[in-house]
Amino acid sequence: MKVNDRDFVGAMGKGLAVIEAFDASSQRMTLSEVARKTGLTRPTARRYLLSLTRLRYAETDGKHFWLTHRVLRLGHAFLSSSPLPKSIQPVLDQLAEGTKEAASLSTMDGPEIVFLASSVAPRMMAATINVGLHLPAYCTASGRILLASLSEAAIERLLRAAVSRKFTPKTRTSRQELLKEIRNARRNAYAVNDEELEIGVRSIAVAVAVPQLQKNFAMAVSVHAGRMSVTEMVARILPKLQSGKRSLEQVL
Amino acid sequence: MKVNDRDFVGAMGKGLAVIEAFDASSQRMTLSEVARKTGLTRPTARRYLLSLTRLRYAETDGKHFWLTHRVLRLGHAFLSSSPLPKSIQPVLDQLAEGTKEAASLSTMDGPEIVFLASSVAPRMMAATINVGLHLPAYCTASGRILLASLSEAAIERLLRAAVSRKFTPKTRTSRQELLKEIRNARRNAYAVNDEELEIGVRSIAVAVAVPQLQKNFAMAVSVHAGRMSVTEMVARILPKLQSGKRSLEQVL
DNA sequence: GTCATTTGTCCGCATAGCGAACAAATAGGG
DNA sequence: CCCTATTTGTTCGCTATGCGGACAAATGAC
Repeated sequence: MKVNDRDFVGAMGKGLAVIEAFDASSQRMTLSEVARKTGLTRPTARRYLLSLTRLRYAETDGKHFWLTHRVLRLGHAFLSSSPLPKSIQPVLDQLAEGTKEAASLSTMDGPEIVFLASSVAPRMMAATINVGLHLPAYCTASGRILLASLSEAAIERLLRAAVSRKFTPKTRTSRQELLKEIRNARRNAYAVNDEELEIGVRSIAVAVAVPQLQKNFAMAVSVHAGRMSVTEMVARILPKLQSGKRSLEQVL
Repeated sequence: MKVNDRDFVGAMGKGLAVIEAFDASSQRMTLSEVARKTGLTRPTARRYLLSLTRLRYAETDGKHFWLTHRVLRLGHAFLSSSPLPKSIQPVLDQLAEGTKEAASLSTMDGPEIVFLASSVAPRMMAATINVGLHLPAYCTASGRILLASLSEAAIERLLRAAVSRKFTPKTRTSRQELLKEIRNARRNAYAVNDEELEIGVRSIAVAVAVPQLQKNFAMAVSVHAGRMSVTEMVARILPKLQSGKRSLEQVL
């Protein structure tokens, strides 16, 4: 496959950036807001917004623009074309059912993790883990167990790439502390997150290697902090995660 | 807002079409396959695939291309920017828990329905309803209750637009039968689907109007056919759907 | 009401990306 | 196994596309 510099369509990246500009804090935006958020010029942002609107991926009232459910077709294209999310679902469901908590599968995407699948036991007032959600790796259990599988150099690079935001008073942000957490994770073969992302939520994660995809995944359970301590979480959840991991590696 | 024909970026539609070309039956494709499936010329398909690869939305082994989890960012942009999926989730969870079956929310997209949110009670070997999944309206309970809210002319048009495929021996496909089902749905304020999409799955749906969005939605529960008859489904599930509908309309 | 600032639109020009044409790879037939 | 037919992948000249500077309209400040 010979790839030439002329074989790139710049428009694609711009259009996708415009879609990604929308999030919980920017549900409806004027073209100027989109331009600012994406770094595009105003005329450019305008053209892309109008194009998305024409294609029914967005709607407008003449002033503000917002995404439509048609955008879901895109995510669905991945979910239905990728074998992993499908085979993992029963395992996560069982895990969620067995623990009465929220189970998820995620993987590394730059310095962040992405959720590929999740299952919540309906009893919890679920801190809904949305498929496609990106979170910083450094302050999540899943992120730490994924980082633990990388070389020291790669870890350094990714920790530096992420701005270490203090989401809660308990968030670890110093390079020292984070490296220690990651080394612990590597030694124990599990990682934890104790209310570092959100007060009231603790998580525990193990790694799942998928040789066919040459990629690592993290399987995690998030628990309501009021329901168990970190020690209890390790004692009660970890064995279930490990057996889930075994049944998953069986399937794959 | 003045919209000029020059304000459209053709590249956007092509790029998005390339992403949407991937699905369960086409997980990995050569550029020629993508060209055929999208109707683009081969050089064009190539440029878009290479661009997507460069942007990390796709990967390639030099011959085949496939999507990466990065495209989930797009769907997530909608899910996190749209208030509806978030406020509906607890209602669906409660419905799934109360019935021990699968609950979903969907809306009309052309002659199809799209799932915006879902919740499965982990006990069922869930016919996983993926968010973003599109199904023909004519052979789903949700689709029929949504069609029922339209004018006769609009219904005619949408039924004609959809190719009436016989998914199972029980699938209703004639215009006559379908119109009858839809009129029944309108009169009863609920619609059913009795193994017409998949043997072993029955569903029941009610409509939820959201005036702020000027749009109708369908809330449905799908049950394992072995667990209840259509009559039982109406008797046992419909009241729960109706109360879910009330609590949803409260929230909105 | 006037001016300053921000937001939205137009249009001439450069170039990005189109596809006809060519080349390489694969399949089929004797 | 070689030769041919067909399919798949790549190049490159030309032109339509889409860029952004410049202008206009709207909003806000005083």
